[in-house]
Amino acid sequence: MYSIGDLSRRTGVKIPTIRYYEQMGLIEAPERSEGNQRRYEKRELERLAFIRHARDLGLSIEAIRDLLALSEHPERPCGEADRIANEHLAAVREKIARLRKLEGELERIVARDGDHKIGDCYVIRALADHSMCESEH
Amino acid sequence: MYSIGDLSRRTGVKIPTIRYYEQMGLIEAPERSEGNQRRYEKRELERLAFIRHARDLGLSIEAIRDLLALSEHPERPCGEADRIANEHLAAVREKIARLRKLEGELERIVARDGDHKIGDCYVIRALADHSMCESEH
DNA sequence: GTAAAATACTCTAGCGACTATAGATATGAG
DNA sequence: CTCATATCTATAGTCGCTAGAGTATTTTAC
Repeated sequence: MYSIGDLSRRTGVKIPTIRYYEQMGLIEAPERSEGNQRRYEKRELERLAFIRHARDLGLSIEAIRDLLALSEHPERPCGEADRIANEHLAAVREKIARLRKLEGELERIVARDGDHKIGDCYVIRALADHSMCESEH
Repeated sequence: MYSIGDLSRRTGVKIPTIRYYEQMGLIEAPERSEGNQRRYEKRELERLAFIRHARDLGLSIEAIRDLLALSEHPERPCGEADRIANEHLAAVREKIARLRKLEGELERIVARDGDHKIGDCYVIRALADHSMCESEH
């Protein structure tokens, strides 16, 4: 039996976050002690570790809910789980691509600034004038 | 004189977002028509374009407020604007680095899944067991 | 056995940067 | 003048937590 604090220490998920996941239906409401405190079994520990890992990988609460539901039906085909993971991978790749463009713009802006006055500041001018950009964004 | 809709069409910033920027103090409260509707000058159009551009580049409202304040004092040295741009560049680079790691993990997870049942699904198992990961995250 | 310290409880509000809705009013074209 | 479209304010919702207040319980030390 673990208290919410034990669970938090062992999974690295903060206490209010655990309660939040309960509210969101990612984990079931656990048993309570006589004094109304949450008491967890090992099962919940593993489930929470799964959630933590998936969140670290950037999956949404929604996606995690789906994956958890799937994992409770081991006899069904796993194409759906694949689909969720693949979709997420695509989203991550797109984010990277967009950030690389921004990186490029910012590099150009930063690179050429010397030691002069605002009125003549490349940072300010570059931000004000979109047409100075090299790529679309 | 532009209506808020004109401004929106010309800058690509949605109408409620323009009003939100006004609330946040990024743009001044404009004149009003007899019937209390917002009427903008060209100045506001340019300012909004600046804001839009900076947001696209991922700058926070806070940072943009700073830059706008700076741009209103052209006599001051521009080291401050430089600093903001540089800080932001560092943040973007860090974001990219983290996403690349996630991409790697997700690729590994997705790659090896064939056509089988949830009970034997790599996606699910990999998420449940952090030790299957190659790098820290 | 009791007091103090640590932990947990619920409830509410806040973050950032919007987005959506409802219900009322204004504007512009025909 | 009518009617469609545009705009107004105010409020609440989004996501995924996080923080705080005020109260209650559990654990530890003596």
